[in-house]
This record gives sequence, C-alpha cells and structure tokens, in this order.
Amino acid sequence: MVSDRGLEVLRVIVQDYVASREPVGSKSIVERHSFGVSAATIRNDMALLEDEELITAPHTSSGRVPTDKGYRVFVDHLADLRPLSAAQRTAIETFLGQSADLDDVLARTVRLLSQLTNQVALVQYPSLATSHVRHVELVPLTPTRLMTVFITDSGRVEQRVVDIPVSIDEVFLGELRAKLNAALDGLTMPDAAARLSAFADDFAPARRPLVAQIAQTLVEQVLANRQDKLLMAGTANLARTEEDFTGSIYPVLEAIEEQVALLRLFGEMEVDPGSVTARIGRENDDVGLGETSVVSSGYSSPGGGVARLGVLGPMRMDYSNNMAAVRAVARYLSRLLGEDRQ
Amino acid sequence: MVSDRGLEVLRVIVQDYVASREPVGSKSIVERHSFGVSAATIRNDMALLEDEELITAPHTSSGRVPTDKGYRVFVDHLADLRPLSAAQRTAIETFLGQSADLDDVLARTVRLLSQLTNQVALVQYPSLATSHVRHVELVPLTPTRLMTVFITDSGRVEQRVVDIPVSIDEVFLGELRAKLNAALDGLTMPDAAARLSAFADDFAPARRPLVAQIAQTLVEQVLANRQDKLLMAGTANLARTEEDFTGSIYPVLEAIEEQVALLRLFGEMEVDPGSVTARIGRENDDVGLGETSVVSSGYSSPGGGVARLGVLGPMRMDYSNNMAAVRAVARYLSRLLGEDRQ
DNA sequence: ATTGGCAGTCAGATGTTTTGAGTGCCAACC
DNA sequence: GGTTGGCACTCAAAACATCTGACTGCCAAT
Repeated sequence: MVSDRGLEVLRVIVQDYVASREPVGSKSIVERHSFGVSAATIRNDMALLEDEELITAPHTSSGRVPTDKGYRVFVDHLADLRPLSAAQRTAIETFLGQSADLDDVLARTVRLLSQLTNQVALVQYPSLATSHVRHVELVPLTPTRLMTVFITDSGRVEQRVVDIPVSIDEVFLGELRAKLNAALDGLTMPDAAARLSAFADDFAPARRPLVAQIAQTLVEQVLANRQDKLLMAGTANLARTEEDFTGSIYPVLEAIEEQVALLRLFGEMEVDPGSVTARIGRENDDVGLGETSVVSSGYSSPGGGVARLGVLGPMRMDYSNNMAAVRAVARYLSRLLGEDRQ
Repeated sequence: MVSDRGLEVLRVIVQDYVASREPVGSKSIVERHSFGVSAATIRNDMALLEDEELITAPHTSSGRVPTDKGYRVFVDHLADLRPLSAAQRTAIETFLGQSADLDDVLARTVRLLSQLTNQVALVQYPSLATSHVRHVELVPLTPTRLMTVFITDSGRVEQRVVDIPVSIDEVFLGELRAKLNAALDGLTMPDAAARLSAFADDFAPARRPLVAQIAQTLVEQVLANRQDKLLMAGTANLARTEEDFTGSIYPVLEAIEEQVALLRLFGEMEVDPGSVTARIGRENDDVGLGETSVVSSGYSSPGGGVARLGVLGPMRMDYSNNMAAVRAVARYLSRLLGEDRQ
C-alpha cells in the first residue's frame, strides 16, 4: 500500500514533471525537496507507486512520469488550488469589468482565460433552452423577405431571414408583431416553440397559411438554436505545447475546430457552478481527445441557465493553476452576469 | 537572360517542389518532363535562374527550390488557373446554395474554402461603412437598460446594451423608435452617425439629455462596428503543413488569432471582385507573416460594399488550385448574395 | 547552343562508442 | 519493521566516424 510519504512523492513527481518535462528520478527528488530520507527510500516508494500504476518509466533506466491515473489522484487529493495572484485578480476585474453586452463579455472571458492558463480556452454560450423571450421583432427586408429577430433575457439576439410567398403589408405586419409579442413575452424558449405551433389558429382563415409559415420558421429558429455555441481562444498555445502530444497536434486541432466533440465533452461534465472538475487523458478517449485534459466549471447565466467554461491542453498541464483560474473566472463571470443583467 | 525554356524549367521546379517537398535536381527534371535536352543543358538554365534569384540551392550539392521571387514569377506568368473539377463545382453549389442568412452563408463559405484548398480560409464580413440602415429597434431590458439593435441591408444585425440613468416609459420609447427609424432609414452607416449627432435637438429640452445619451451610444455602436470582422476555418491545416515553416508555427497561429494583422493584410490587397491576387512570403513581412502566402479575392455584397476572402498557408502551396478555388468561391458568393438579398 | 564526362561537395543515412542518469536488489543497520 | 549505502546493470541519448549518393560546376568536344 502507498504510504503518506508515497503520495507526497507522487505530488512532487507531478509538479516537477509538469515544470520540466523531464522524467524525474529519485536522486533529483531528494535534492530538490526535503524528505529527510535517502534516494534509496524514495526508490522504494516509487516502486510502490509504479505497482499502483500511478507512475511509469518511459524506459528501463529513466525517471518516472505520472500516468493518467497518477494525474487523477493528484487532482483529486494532492493539488492545492493556489489562489490567484493579486495581479491576476485585478486582470480579471479590469478586463471583464468594462464590457457591454453578452457577446462582448464572453469574448473577453475566453481570451482572458487563455491568457491566465496558457491553454486553449473554451466558453459555452448559455443555452437558449432556459432563457425567456424578451422581444420578437419582424423587419421587412424586401416585399417577400422578412427578418425575424429573437431577443432573450440572457442577452442573446438571434436572427433569421424568412422567404414568404406573398408580399405583406405594414399594417398586418404590425398586428402580427404585436400579437407575437403578447403571446410569447416571458415564455421560455421551449414554451414559446409550443405556443407558436398553434399560433396561426387565432387568425382569419385567409391569413392562416402565411402566419403558419412564419410561425413555423420561428419554431425552427428556436429549436435550431438550442444547440449551443462555443467560443474559443488560444489555439496557438497548442503549438507551444506540441511536444506533449505523441504524434501530431493535427487531430487535436481538428477535433477542436469540429466543436461537436467539445460540446459533447462539456455536456458530460459537472455543471454545478462553483466546483471545478477535470477530465484527464484517456477519460476523453471517446471524443478523440485521449491525449488531452479538460478543466471546466459551470457558470450561471441570468435566465437561470447554466453553461460551462474551461480550458483544454495536454495532460501535462499545471492543474493547480488552471483549476484556480477556471474557478475564479467562472465565479467572477457568474457574479457579473447576475448583478448586471437581470 | 532567362530563355523561354528557362521559364519552363522554373515552372516545373515550382510544380515538382510543391508536389514533393524535395529540392528538384536537373536529372529528375529531364526524367519527369520531356524537354528534349540533356540534364547538363537544364543545369545551365538553372544556373541562369539562380543568377536571377528565382531559385536557390539549400546547400551545395542539392537540387533547387523556388525563392519568394520565383513563386512570384510563377504566379504572375506561369501558373494556369486550372478550372475546378465538376465535383468541386457541385460541392460549392450544394454547400452554399442552401444557406439562410448572411451569418450562415459566410460560415459555410469559410469552411468550404478551407476544404477546397486544404489551407486556412478567411472570409471578411462586408463592411458596415457601405451598408444602409434598414431598421433600428429599441428593446427595454430593465427599466434602466435598453438594448439597441441595428439591422442593415447587408443582412447584418448589430446589438448593444445601453445603461440609462432614468427609467423610460413605453410611450416615449415608441415615439423615439419611430423618429429614429424615420430619420435613419436608408442612410449609410456613416451618414446615420452624422445624423444622430444632432438628433436630440428635435426633442423637448427636458428630454434632450436622455435622447442625446442614447443617440451617442448609437453613434459609438456604428463607429465601433466599422472595424471588420473575420471568419476563419481550417487552422488544423497549419499543423499538417508544419514542415514548411522554419521554426514553429506558433507565431503564425498567434498572428492568425490576433486577426488585426490579417485585416491589415487584407486591407492592402486588391479588392476588385473577379481578380485574384497573391501575396507571397516576405511580401508579408510587415505583419509578421513573412513565411506565409495569402491568396485573396474581393467579393461584392448587397449594400454595394466589397469585402475579401482568401486562404493563407505556407509559401509552398498549390497556387494554381488555390487561386482557382478562391476565384470560384468569390464569384459564386457574389452572385448568391446579389440575387438573393437585395 | 548543346552535350558527355568527371571531379568535388555535402546532407543525410548508417554504424560504433561513450556517457551518465537512473534503476533494482541486497546485505547491513537502526 | 523501515531505512540505508553500495554495486551491478540497463539503456537512451550524445558524440563521433564513415559511407553513400544525389547533386553541382566546369570544360573540352560536338
């Protein structure tokens, strides 16, 4: 069984390996940390750790590196989420504090996060599913073309263009607009979709096909937009950490650009705001990111909805720093959106 | 002086080098192409080409590779823009044909372009400067918070949130909305900004500060959004072509993410829709992309505005294919936006 | 102008040796 | 029991040496 000192050894192995990318040996451990025992003793502990598959030796006569499992134990039991430096804190506040609308806040957040962690940063847009309709607008573009605009209380604006077969006059358009807003105001998006299905029934039979078509497009718009959007920044950091990936970073860049894998990954992670979770290495095999780790946290958005943000990088990353940064940013963002917008 | 055959030699050097990444020697040229002369003769031609700094030898006893200048001559005089394959043509039509609004079209375009060329693709949003106001909307979020929405005839929607000191009643909001639309409808964005500066004067003195504040925010919104937006896809392709960059691709990825360099680059390039231009290697030194080439073309958007699209990649790229693809996509996009939207 | 021939060059491949960091194990020790 | 020093062993990586072959440049002959 692995002793307390054994775990301590694991911790310094993770820390030193993350710092230096060199497999760490027993001698360098006793040199750089005061364990008060000899290298031989450390070696014995390391043998135990190896039995537990927490560390492994790249080849016979080399130091050890943590395994996926080793990182997992480190994250769960050994990492101290060192609080951010004062400089970092003020960076968050000054950088995010001055932003205007939701798009802007999130764009800033993702860039900030990538700077704080030197990793690829991800921010998920708050899902429309839990936000409420604030306003619906119909704007004629040409006689047979309408733009529909949804504005939600999460600060998100969604527009789409509709082709209609017959031209539509201003008066009726005004009436339609008013009725739509009366019917939908305050509903959640799914409720709004349901309400829209029967919307045409309230109109004179002659109008029904046209209204039904518009309503139908609005429904599609609501449903289509439920799939979440992802912001991303710092992909250049992948090139910097390239040596940490066996083979090329190509598949990683590809998976990242695809987004769907990332959204699935996010979907499977803890969403409770305030707590930070990590998925490490092979735990991400299913989405083709078996060589990367993702650190994420939920954040709460005004509509009562929850979304996630986090960073993605090689398994060999500074979990202590990154988890602290993710947590701090998620908290600040929740507070900012909360006080700001509802 | 370089003979006609000499230029022919340059052409095959570029083609072979692009295809194989191997420096190409005199012997392999006579083997793979029927010049009807011996290797020694080719060597003489190559010596001339080297004098003109169109090709260079990585080391004493190796074949030659094109220089920046060599690529430039190739692009200007030797490249044949081979028309796209039928499959590629249909890909463009089916892929772009079914898209809805501007955001959707451009997002599809950029992905398509990166697939056709295997490079990083860039699409610039049509500038707001030349588009016209179609509709202005004011939506109350909270009593002291307004969302302003600009809709332009280029299909673009811009929103922003305004904090106002005093609450604003529905009636006055309606009046303001109507007056705004009456005043601004059809103006270009710069004209709209000018008109807004004096907008408050038409209101009762008591209202003026409030109206002025809102108008001022609208002006800022118009001006701030003049800076163009860029879509990007296929960054993973950079990793694939990594060997074509000396050193790391990190600075390239960084410059790309920065966007500002790319926008400047685009700004300096030919914008005339229909013609394709290339900036090669060191010609891009000023924006930190001296190892990359950019192939771009203008496309016309409904408001009469023009924007650019193109691809970015290593100097050693298939210019013939990429220029053909960029031209085809730009043309198709111009046509699609034109017929579709005005 | 073109050619064959030949000496010269040098990157990259292949092979050999050296070095040293690190391990595992064991007998001795506390 | 856990701990320690010592020693034989391993093996990746570095350093060095050698070989190979694809090139070139040049020149005299055509």
